[in-house]
Order: sequence, then structure tokens, then C-alpha cells
Amino acid sequence: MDAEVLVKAKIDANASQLDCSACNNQDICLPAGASLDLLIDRDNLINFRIHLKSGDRVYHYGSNFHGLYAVKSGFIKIENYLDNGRVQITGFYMSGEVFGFDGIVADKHTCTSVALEDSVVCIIPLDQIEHMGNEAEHLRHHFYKLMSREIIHNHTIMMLLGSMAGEERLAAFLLNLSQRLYDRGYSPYNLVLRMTRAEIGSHLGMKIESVSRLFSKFQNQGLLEVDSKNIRILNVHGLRELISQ
Amino acid sequence: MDAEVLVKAKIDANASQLDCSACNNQDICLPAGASLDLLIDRDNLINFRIHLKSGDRVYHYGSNFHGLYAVKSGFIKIENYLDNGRVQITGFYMSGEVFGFDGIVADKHTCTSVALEDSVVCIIPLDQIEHMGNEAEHLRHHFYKLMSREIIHNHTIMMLLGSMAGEERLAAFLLNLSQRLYDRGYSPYNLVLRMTRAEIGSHLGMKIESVSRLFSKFQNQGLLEVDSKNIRILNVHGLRELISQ
DNA sequence: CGGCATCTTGAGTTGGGTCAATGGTCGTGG
DNA sequence: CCACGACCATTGACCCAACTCAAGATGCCG
Repeated sequence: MDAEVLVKAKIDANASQLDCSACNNQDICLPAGASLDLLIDRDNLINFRIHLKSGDRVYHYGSNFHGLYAVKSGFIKIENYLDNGRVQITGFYMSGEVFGFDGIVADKHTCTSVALEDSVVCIIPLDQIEHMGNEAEHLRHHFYKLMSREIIHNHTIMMLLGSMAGEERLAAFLLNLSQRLYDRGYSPYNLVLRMTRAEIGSHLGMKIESVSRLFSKFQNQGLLEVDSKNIRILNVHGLRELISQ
Repeated sequence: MDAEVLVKAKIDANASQLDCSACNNQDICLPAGASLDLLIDRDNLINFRIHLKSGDRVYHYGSNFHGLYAVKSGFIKIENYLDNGRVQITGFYMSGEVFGFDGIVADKHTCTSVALEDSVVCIIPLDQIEHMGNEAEHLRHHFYKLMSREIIHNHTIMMLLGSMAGEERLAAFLLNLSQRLYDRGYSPYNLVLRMTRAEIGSHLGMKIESVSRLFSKFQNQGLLEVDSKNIRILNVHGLRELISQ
């Protein structure tokens, strides 16, 4: 299912008020206080909810840009394509995180976003926020910050891909996931992976066999307990040491 | 020399008017027309010029954020650091390009920018632009676009690092450089590299020896003529084919 | 139950890393 | 002017992490 259709036709009729309770990390999802009220009360923005089934696309390569997307619940992957058909996952997004910044430059998206489980996202009509005038200054600054954060995160991935070994990449990936779950009030030790081994590999610049071997290796070293998609982190410190040599 | 000092003390006294003639690509450097005038006439912004000698830092890891930087002339590299001292160059910036977006989130920079040759940059006080009110809407949208463009470019680098072989990476890097020179009115075939082999390697996720071997290989294949930092592209099509297999 | 996608593991190969030696270039100071 | 040292680049020999190919195992769904 495609967001271009969704935005026009399938707006959740019950979503007249913004429920941000799903994302604990409100700092990321939406700014606190006045700006939030402003969005809802005055301009009735950010009340489009899109319900996605696993496998649905929020937008895809070439889609028109309608706005940014905030994940309310679920898990989203972003895929980029090379000319010759190769695919790379440039990011995974979970509740409270915002994606879709790639569409601003040309009013078209340059990558594809796919739900990895049943998910709910809110569309944030950036252009309306830009037009809102002085009272939205605080809000606009928040979006600059979001984009800046995205750029810094990209730098992290670039360093991971450019100067870390496979072992270190997987350790860093798992620790990052663990931290994000912890930030949302979940256990940082029991991870339920929403993506396949191949998708992890695509994100970390490795083949599926290498990912699988590394999971086995970490398990043998007592760092993890691996049961298909259920990962239990047994030794956080050990994983951290792997990264810092 | 550090920008924190420069901004306070070494503002170019002759820079009372904005000279954007150095960057042909005005679309990137500054928006056209009214917004530009607005910046100069009304608020007297973007008239801080910083003159850098090769090796000078514009800002470094931990510096306070004063604004974005537009390259007027010269060549700037951006370095990121891992805990254990490893370094990766996440980008190179040339005339007309804007860098420094990493500092917005926390009002501190998270990476270091270094001039690779004598350079001139303008500081763009982003916060003042944010505070400017409705008339700056067009201008603000321009900065959203700049950041979006940066994010898309980051995706490109991630794909390069994550799913391309060494040969392809170097070819893609050279073609990108060639294009950017062409955009600025220079020959796309005669490149003068401002960075060392080690810096290319750091950016492309390879060791210096590999970069050197690839240059030799490309030369033997008749794709390039390599004379230390002077690279002549003999077969653009061949380089493009390398990337698309 | 069969069919399909996913994951694991083994065996063999290779691209790029490491280590080491050499040569070139540039700037400084005697 | 040349000598020296610092930095940069190239090339060879060797090695290892990650890739490819292949064979099964596991799990899920109709």
C-alpha cells in the first residue's frame, strides 16, 4: 500500500487529536509544550495517521513528497538503490523517530520506506509548518535539530561502514538497538529483531552468511543468546570492548 | 587557527558586501534574489569572511556552534572520530557548498573541519535566520533543502561504503569530483586533488596502499593518467561502466 | 502435508589489509 | 647551493576476513 493513496483516502477518522503517548521519547517525536498545542489547536496539523501492514510502503523512490513521517508504533526500514539494482538499507526507524527528509530537496523521495511489522506513522506536513509564521519558530528549530541529528547519525553509519570490522559493526548495531529500546522503556537486554539477517547485512555492509556466522560466534563467546529473532544480550561490556578494540 | 577566535576577532574588514561571484553554483551557496538582498541589506548577515590557511580548522570536535559555513574558495575536509582514535573523513566541501550542520542538535560540533588548501569561508548565522520572521520563509526553506541534500549525499556515501568494491568506490569518487568541478566551470577531465591518498582512503574506507594500487591499475587500463595529484580522466565511460558493472 | 522463505554451517577463493622497502617532493637551515 | 629530514606515494610479498558456492536445517503458512 502506498502513502500517496493513503494520504488522500485513508486518513484515520478517529485521529482528530494527537496521541503522542506511544512514543516516550517526546523530545524526538515532537517538541514539548506550546508548539505541540499550536500544531493541534490552531492548524490541526499532524493528525493524519497512516496504518501500515508489514511490507507496506510509506513512500517509494520517486514518490511525491507530502511531508515527514513520525513513527507512532512499529518498525520502518529505509532502502536506497544503486543504478545496477543493488539495494542498501540506510536506516531503521522506530517509535518516536522521524524519517523522510530525503524528499525535501526535489519534492520527490529518493528512497523507499517499508514497514517491517504492522506500524502506525503520522504525516507531518513540513510545508505548512514552514508557512506558519513567527509563532512556529520554536517548532521549526526543532526540525532543524531533527535533520542535524539525522546527519550526525549518518556520520556514525559511515564510520561503521568505513572503518570498522564486521564483528565491530554487528556489536555496534546491537548496542544501538539496545539503547533505543531502553530509551523507550523496554528492556535493553532482550531484543526482538524485526528485520531479517539479510536486512541486517544490507545495513551493515555484509552478506547474510557473515551476519549469521557472527551471531554464532558471539553466542559461542557468551556475549549473546541467539534464538532466531530473539536476541538476549548477556555481556554488554564485552560488546562495548569489541568496538573500542 | 580556530573559528571561535576568528569569528570574534578576525572578521574581514573589507567584507561589507557579499561577493558571491566566486561560487558559480549560487543555487547551492545562497538563494537567488530577494532573500539574498534581505540578508545583506536588512540584517547585514553573512558578511563574516574567514580566511584560512591550509591546515587551519574552521571548527573542531566540541566547538560551540556559531552557524553554518559556506565555502567561498578552497577545499575543506570533515573528519569524524571513533572512541579509540580512529578517524574517518565523512566529506569534502568545495566552493558554493555548505557544511557544519552537525552543530545544530546540541549547539556543539561533533566533528572537525580542516582546510586542505588556503580557503575562504563565510559564516551563516542560522539562528538569526530562524528568528527573522515571515519574510525569511523562502530562505529558511532553502536551508531545509540544503540539509536534505546533505542527507541524500550521505546515503550515497553509505551505499558506496556498504555495497561497492574498492574499484567502484574510487571510480565513483573521481566521477563525483569531476562533476562538481564541471558544475563550477572547470574542466571535468583534469582534476587536481587537494587531498592525500591517505585522505581519499579514509573517505572511501580503504588503506592508502589500496588507493595507490587502484590509481596504478586505472592508469594501466587507460582510464586515467596519474601524475601525483594531477589526475586526467581519459575514459569517463569506462569509469562509469565500472560502477554499473 | 508441501512449498517457500529464512537461517546455519562448511569448504574454497579472493579482495584488500599488513608489513616492509624504496623513491619522490618539498621546505628549512647551514 | 646542497643536505637533511619530514611527508607522501608506490610496489612487492604475504595473510586473513569476508565473499561465493553449496548443502541442509528450521520454521511458517496455506
